[in-house]
Amino acid sequence: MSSLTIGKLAKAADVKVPTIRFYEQIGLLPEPDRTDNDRRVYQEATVRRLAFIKHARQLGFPIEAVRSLLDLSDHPEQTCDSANALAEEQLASVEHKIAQLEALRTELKRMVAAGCKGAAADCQVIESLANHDLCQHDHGAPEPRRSH
Amino acid sequence: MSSLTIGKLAKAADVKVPTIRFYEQIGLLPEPDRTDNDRRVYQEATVRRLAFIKHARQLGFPIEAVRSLLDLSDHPEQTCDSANALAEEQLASVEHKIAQLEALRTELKRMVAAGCKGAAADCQVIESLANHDLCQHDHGAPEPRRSH
DNA sequence: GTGCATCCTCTAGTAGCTAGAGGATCAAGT
DNA sequence: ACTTGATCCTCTAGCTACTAGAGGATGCAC
Repeated sequence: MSSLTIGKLAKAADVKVPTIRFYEQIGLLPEPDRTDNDRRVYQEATVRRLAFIKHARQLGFPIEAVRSLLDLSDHPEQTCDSANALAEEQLASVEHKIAQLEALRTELKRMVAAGCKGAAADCQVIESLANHDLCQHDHGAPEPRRSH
Repeated sequence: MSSLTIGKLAKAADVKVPTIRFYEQIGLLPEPDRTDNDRRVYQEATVRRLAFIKHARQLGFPIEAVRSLLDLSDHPEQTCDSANALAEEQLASVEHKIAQLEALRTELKRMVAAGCKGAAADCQVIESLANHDLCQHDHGAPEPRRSH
């Protein structure tokens, strides 16, 4: 039976080391055994658990949902109604976000297409921002934050 | 010339009061005059500035981009190249997010459709999370966080 | 005058990590 | 044996963009 350092585990599940410690801290991962020198020692099974978490997070499930899903995974005799509910909720959330972002895209495209050459005084981008009435569609508050 | 309390300004621009103080703190809004009792006093023009900020934020521009856009709006004699660049950048960011979310949607739909009636042991939602190989498409890390 | 709304400042909390300080220990190469 | 670099430890702070709350001082209407 092989055991892993935190670094190996991180590589095996393609997750950063501090993230593992963080998951332990919030109770998504159990506290592992330690060596004489306080280093964490993991079993192979933890790779699967961590991969499960990672996958759920990639799909956008919030941590608390992941916690519930893990709990179901740990107790397969329970009914999976809540897993279905969580998945449906997440799907609805994603579709909602897509709809919002598509409205934003429309608006941004219009701004970019109008463009302007020259002074900001005549800039349609600036003008669009100043004058919400120019918007063709409603665009509510999205989830900000750029990926860059 | 009418002047406004922070509460009136908040209502006029449909923004919460603490948000205004926050924008002042980070320098998006200038420090207003104060009454004898230290209460903020705003001019009508601030409503437009705040609406500009709100609109830009709704379109997903990060604060630092808003700062640049405001700066351009304040100095209309400058060229608006950077406004165009920011808008294009934001458009690209939005399109990127849409693409990611559509991949997630596909995956989640598959999970939900497979569903399951009964025990978590046979739940396709749980199984999908445990086994990434079941995914039909790549879905990278999205921007998580549920709206609700 | 009484009570509620609004204002003030300051601090902490939200989500989900990520980065860094400061220090100990391990593993490989010479 | 020694050195060097990688890895480990804990703890704290930072990121985004606000939001909520404590604790207290006014303002405004009846």
